[in-house]
Amino acid sequence: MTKSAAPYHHGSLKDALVDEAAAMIAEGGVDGVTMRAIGERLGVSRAAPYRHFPDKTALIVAVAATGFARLSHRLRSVDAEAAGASLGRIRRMGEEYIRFAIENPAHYRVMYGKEALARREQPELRQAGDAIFDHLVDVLRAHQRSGGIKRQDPRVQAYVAWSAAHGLASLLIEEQILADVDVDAVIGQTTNALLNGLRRRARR
Amino acid sequence: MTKSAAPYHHGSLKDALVDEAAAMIAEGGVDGVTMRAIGERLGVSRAAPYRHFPDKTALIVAVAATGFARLSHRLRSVDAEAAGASLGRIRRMGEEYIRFAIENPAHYRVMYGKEALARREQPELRQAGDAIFDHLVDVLRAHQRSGGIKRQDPRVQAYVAWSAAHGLASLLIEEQILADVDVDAVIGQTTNALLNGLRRRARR
DNA sequence: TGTACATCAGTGAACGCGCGTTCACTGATGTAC
DNA sequence: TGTACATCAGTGAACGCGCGTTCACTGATGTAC
Repeated sequence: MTKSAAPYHHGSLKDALVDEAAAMIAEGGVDGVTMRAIGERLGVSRAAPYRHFPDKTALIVAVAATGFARLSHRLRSVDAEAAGASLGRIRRMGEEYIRFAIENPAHYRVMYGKEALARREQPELRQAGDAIFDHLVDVLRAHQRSGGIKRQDPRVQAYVAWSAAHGLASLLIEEQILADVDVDAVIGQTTNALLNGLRRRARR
Repeated sequence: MTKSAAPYHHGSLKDALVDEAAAMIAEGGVDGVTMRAIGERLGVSRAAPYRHFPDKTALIVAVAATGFARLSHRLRSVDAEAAGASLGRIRRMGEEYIRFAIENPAHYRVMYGKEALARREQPELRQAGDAIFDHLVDVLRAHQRSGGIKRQDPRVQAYVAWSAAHGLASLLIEEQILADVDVDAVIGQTTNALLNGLRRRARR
């Protein structure tokens, strides 16, 4: 009863909608998000969300876009800390990607996972995804020049690395990895395997 | 006009429903499968599918179960060819898993991918998935004894290997890997990376 | 071999539900003068 | 500082659609005798 009679204007409904949509995705996937329920959960009418998003797809796109922004920010932080071309930088990128997914499962799902929209049809998201991938390719190319990893189509290497990180992120998020297993060991070894696959001296 | 006036009884509607459901999943995901459309596509009434499956979930479960049976069969074939404990056997298993996914994308999706059902709630599917995973663990355990790979919790190793294969399979199926890239190279290197992560002498 | 009957695989019309979305509206806010 | 007015964020009721599913039914098939 401390709230002073809900104000007519919410104040920051747009942001609240994106957060709530993410929470609902985490609970029941994109199908678990209904435009009716989301308004009501925020103490607002069913029609209110339409003041901020033209339709449901736009709302989900906003969740994905928020996710891409966060992931991109985190990967840039790794660059800032570990600039240069040490292999540790690649390991850090892989770990950061996986940890982002664990910490933001709903966002990850709509970005890359089981609830992902047809990204091809959402220029905003396609661009964000491409930027992250291209950055990885650039990092790998730099490491080829300055040593450490095999000279080879860096896009192939990027896909190999992405596969390992994405696969583990997906299994963790979808809870296919049993709780009694040492998750940090799996993460560490996955990034190791990923590095071993890139390393110049790895046997073929 | 060669068909002699559609017979009242379809003859093998149950199998046809499972195949058609898989085709529809490939086109538009599980949401693209409607009980109304599937009957009509097979030249049968909307209600006919209910003679063979109690509800839509049961039909999708049947698609997944068919997929598990096929994958299991393929992996057993690898065992038959490459029995014993050579590392090549593990590589072959990884490749076979990935190729199964590429060749049966709809099945893969409902087994492990973006359209997967809550497997925990479908004992039939959980058991089939567990059997495949347990087999991988057994193979890894055998390779630890007879040399070749590191002595370590084989379940951790299984998850690492599964992550790489699942990640690549997912990216390929969801068409996130661009067509102008050498897919076989990516597959080959992913399985290599996976092996390097397991191999006894790999640096840590 | 013929017949009665149980059983099974189909039909086609209808029901009811939940959802996204729209509409005419009202209350709050910001701003030009 | 007050006032008129445009604009924006909300309301609440309703619409229409597509879907899963059910129901009473009919045609085909298999089998006991």
